Amino acid sequence: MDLAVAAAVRELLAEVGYGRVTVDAVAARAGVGKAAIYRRYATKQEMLFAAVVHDVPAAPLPDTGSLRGDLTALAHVVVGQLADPAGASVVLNLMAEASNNPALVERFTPAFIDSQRAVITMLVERAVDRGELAELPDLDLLHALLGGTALSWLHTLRLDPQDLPDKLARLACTALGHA
Amino acid sequence: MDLAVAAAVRELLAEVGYGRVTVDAVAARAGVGKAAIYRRYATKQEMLFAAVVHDVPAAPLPDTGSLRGDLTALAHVVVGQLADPAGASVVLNLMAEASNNPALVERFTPAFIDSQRAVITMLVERAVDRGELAELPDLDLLHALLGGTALSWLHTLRLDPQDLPDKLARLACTALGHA
Amino acid sequence: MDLAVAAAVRELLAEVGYGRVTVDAVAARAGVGKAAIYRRYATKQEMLFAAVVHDVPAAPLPDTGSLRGDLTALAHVVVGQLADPAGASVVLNLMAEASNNPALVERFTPAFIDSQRAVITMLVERAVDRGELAELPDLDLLHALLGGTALSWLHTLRLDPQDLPDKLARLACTALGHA
Amino acid sequence: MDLAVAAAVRELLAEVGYGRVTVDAVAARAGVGKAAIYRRYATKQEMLFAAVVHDVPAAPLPDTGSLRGDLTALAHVVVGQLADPAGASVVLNLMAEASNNPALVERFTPAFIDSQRAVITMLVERAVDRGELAELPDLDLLHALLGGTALSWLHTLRLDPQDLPDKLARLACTALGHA
DNA sequence: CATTAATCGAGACGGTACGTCTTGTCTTGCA
DNA sequence: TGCAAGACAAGACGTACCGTCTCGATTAATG
Repeated sequence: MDLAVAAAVRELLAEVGYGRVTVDAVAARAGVGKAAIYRRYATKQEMLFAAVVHDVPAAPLPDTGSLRGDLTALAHVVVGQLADPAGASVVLNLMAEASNNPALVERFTPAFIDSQRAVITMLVERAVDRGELAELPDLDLLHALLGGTALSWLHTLRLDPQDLPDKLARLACTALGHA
Repeated sequence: MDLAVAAAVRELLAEVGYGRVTVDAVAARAGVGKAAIYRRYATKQEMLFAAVVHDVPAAPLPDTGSLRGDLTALAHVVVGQLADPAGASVVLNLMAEASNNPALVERFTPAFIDSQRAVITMLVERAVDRGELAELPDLDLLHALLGGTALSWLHTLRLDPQDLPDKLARLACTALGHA
Repeated sequence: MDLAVAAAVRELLAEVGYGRVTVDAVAARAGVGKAAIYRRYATKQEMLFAAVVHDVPAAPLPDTGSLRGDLTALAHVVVGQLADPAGASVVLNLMAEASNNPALVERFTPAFIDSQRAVITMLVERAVDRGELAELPDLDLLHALLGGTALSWLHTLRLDPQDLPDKLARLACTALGHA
Repeated sequence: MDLAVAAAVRELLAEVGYGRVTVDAVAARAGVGKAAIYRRYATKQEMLFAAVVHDVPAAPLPDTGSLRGDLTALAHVVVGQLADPAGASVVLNLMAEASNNPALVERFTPAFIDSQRAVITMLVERAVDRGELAELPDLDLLHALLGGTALSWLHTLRLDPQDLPDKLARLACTALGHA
């Protein structure tokens, strides 16, 4: 049931975009009554969130052997996710709604933020082990730098995603004081 | 009358939050007919944008005498704007809506993005003139770095804005290859 | 507008029956928003009532020259209205709802009951003038007798309406003590 | 368990009125699963009908020794049943629903109509035996007259039930051509 | 100064989605 | 096995809001 709903949500997001997704349409597509949806999710937003967030733990990053390589790989993933219009739209809309609805944040954080942070932590710890970094840097700042800069580049400035991953990786390296 | 509308918008944003602002409520609060609003703004979003953005070009950045000082001053302004819940909410919601409605971008870019970019350009040009920078860096990346990292820090990670401006300025300096 | 709604209601009553009439369907059929309907009528029932009651003042009864003739004519009208399934359904449903919702009664009475009563009053007054009746009988009882007996015959006992008008007229005459 | 359901129905009818009675509420109140209710009654209406009608055959009419006396006694019973708001509401609502759903009629007729008719038949047969009536009158018309006139008096015209039984008995006597 | 034209506040309108509710069926888990 | 508890699909309800529109009344500009 939850699976049918989540699938319907993702299909509709891809087909019509965040603003046009309708609870009725989701219910119809999933072959489900609206009541069943509202029994699980208090609002449309929670439903969207749950459907989108459920399959985040996508690709574990490989160890490329260097900090620069790892950062480039990570940047590709981040940019890839945010450059996809549907995914980005959901992220942006949920951020926007979270800015008014603190309750959403509680659910956002563990599923989204923490898993991202774990990846970043692992990545810099590997660099420390390799001796590429003298000490652990400010992880929050690195986290914000990677995600925020990509977001802004793609969706505020609306620039070309083409060589953004490389720029981002170089930027992060420089910021970490790494040659 | 634009003033009454803008005032009403800002009051309502503060009172009920972005998602609860209604064109009817704005019209009633401003003592204005809805038609008058739609004569000026094509959509609710444009109205909100205009009302919130109208006084952005308020503070022209002073020349502090050093790149680091200028960046710190700029970071304080950026963080100040984004840390305000109402303003940030509007920015986030407009970004979200823009992600589904490219037409919105056309209207917002000149007023918002271009004026920000002008400030950044001026700032680095001063640094080049001073000899602090050897050449003009990637302005887009710097732009995305400053706005995006602040946005992400404050509204994705929801961390403390306290020493963010200093962190941001240091980050930008390092990224520019400046001591 | 009200006319379009009333027409749509009557069409749908005829097509699908009272229980299947939907506010959405009425709105769609009338080319009208649901809000417009709910601006006029607090509930679906009020809308149905208004649509059905609006054209009651149909046929003024002719003077046939005798009490018996007048009563027969009236009985034909009454039976004719109640034998029509759609009309009867509305009357029955509104009676049923009125039995739980006294507010409906307030609106029912003037439009429906009083106009019926006026006809009956006129009819017996003519009979008194003619000398067919010695004095004014109990009008309420005559009213209840004509409407109620027809209703019960047709919709409780579900008998043939064929010679009901004549039976009714004879019954009423006898009850009035008229040869 | 039928008793618990019937009791719950009657309580709820008294508390909230026909329109607000819910199968879920009945089940909960009766401490019974909904499935158990639908195993016995095909629809909510049948359940209501069964619960309300179950104790109708309560009072067998006594032989008062005269047609007029018998009719008065019967009229008291009829008026008593219809004057009770809850009972009347159910009768009216079931009539209304039956007018759209002929299938309901099949179920209700034997239990309701036929038992009433048996009483009336017995009553006039006694009158014939006594010599008060020369021949058997139109039983259907008498049936419709008694029930319908009472219904209309109480629930269409909404008049006082006070002396209705006497009026009804006198009316029926006159209609039967009995002094 | 008078007349026309534009603009205003007010608010009804068509449309659309929301979240709630109820019905009658189907499932689960306890006795 | 049989029942209570309650999840489920379907679909109507009444509400809220958007963006368009019609209305008089008031103002502005013009002849």
